[in-house]
Amino acid sequence: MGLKQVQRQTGVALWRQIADRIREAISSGAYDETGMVPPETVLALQFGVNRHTVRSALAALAQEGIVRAVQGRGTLIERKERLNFPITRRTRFTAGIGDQAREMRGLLLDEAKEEASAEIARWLGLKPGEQVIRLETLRQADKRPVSRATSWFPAERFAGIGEAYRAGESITKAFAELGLPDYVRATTEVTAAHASAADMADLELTPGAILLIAKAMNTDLEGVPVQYSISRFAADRVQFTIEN
Amino acid sequence: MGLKQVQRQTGVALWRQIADRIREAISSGAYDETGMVPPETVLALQFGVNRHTVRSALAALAQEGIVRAVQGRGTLIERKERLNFPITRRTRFTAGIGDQAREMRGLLLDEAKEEASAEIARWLGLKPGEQVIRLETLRQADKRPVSRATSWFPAERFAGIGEAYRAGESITKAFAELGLPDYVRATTEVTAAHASAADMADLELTPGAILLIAKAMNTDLEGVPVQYSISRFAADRVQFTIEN
DNA sequence: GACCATTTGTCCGTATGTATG
DNA sequence: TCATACATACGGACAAATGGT
Repeated sequence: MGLKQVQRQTGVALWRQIADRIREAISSGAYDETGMVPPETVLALQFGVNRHTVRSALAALAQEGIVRAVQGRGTLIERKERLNFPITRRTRFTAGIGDQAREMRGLLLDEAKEEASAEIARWLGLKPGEQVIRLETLRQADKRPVSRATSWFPAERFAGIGEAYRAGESITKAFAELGLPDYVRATTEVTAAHASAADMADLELTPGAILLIAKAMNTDLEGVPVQYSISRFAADRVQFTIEN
Repeated sequence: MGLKQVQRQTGVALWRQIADRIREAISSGAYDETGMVPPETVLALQFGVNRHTVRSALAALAQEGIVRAVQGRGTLIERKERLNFPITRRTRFTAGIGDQAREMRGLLLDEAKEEASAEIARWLGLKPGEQVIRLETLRQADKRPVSRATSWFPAERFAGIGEAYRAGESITKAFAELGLPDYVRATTEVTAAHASAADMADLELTPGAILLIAKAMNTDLEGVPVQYSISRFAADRVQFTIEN
């Protein structure tokens, strides 16, 4: 253990590689016994780098609010949660969290009526060019940003969904408000990618950060598509679970 | 579009950020019309950097075999596939690929008999310390590495599974060989993270590359756990699909 | 209080990598 | 290819804070 875990001259600074590994180790529970990160000198030895380089990594993690350094004592772990999102036929953002967070919120960032692109039309079972409503939303757990989603809805059937979402702060409540009491998740596609500059800002991420991307289609109980969405989750804050 | 897509002084070199974005643009089909990447000067303008910096990014992509620069013509796209893996109750690596690739192979890198850790024992329904067999495998599609997996099996029930896997090049065939004709996927946990140095080497990735990680548990038809595995997929080569 | 080992914080200088023009 | 500016990484030395004896 602890040999050549990081690589040089690859376009990714050593301190960033080390920060990513320590963040992973924290969220995987590697330091649960002490609640602290090992001393800088120990980490430097483990990663085969200078202590200064480790300090840069820890400074970045402190900036993210994950650790807090205390002179004379060590570097304490402040946060280590990773929210679990079950992906099932009844997937709901808020309910899925359950008791993992106290306060769940969905904020409406933007709303627009537009013509469906070929891809959106295909997913919603519309003809390209038909009107759809697009919602840009930000979801938070205990005031911490968790995901940025772009959702499309058939405009005719769900007129006013933006206002309903803003009021209820959830898709489920907005649907209910518009006369759709229940819906189901039909398909989900999962990929991963680097965060765009815009998503980095909204999700309070740093460059090099990873997104888990879920492209999802929901239907009503008759199987008619009601929503297509592309959700970008901060990968170090969540995991998906699929139960078969 | 095209403004401030990359950030400075973040521990990730601009040329690497740009290489990552172009790689994703290619695999998402953004340049399908021409089959080429835009000219270096155009990219430099789009990303707001010097042409030298774009050249560094394209050189890295050429090194990966994704693009090929031709003097006087431009930079041609050599490869852009993204394999789809359905995650269902009957998830199988080889069959899941279907017609997306011609040749599917599973290579056995290492085999070991060891005592189950607390986590492995929990997943396999064993007592910690009971014997398990661990297989390290590399899966390829058309000779291109797709995923690195670490799998654990109850040692008593599946003695000799390493040899069976080496011969059949698939878990399904190895199970059949050992008298288990059928099995089902019980749960799958999906996360994303940066690649370790070892996975980078096996999957022919570059630093900063992203892994889609699937922790999966398979059972026999009676619901008895037969396999727990942690598979790391090159995120820019695959996507997962969940059908509900 | 004094003393100690441990750990983080700060400063110096130097070499190399990254990015621009 | 050259020159320039800044970020990254290293090595060493010492200061400051903490928790113990």
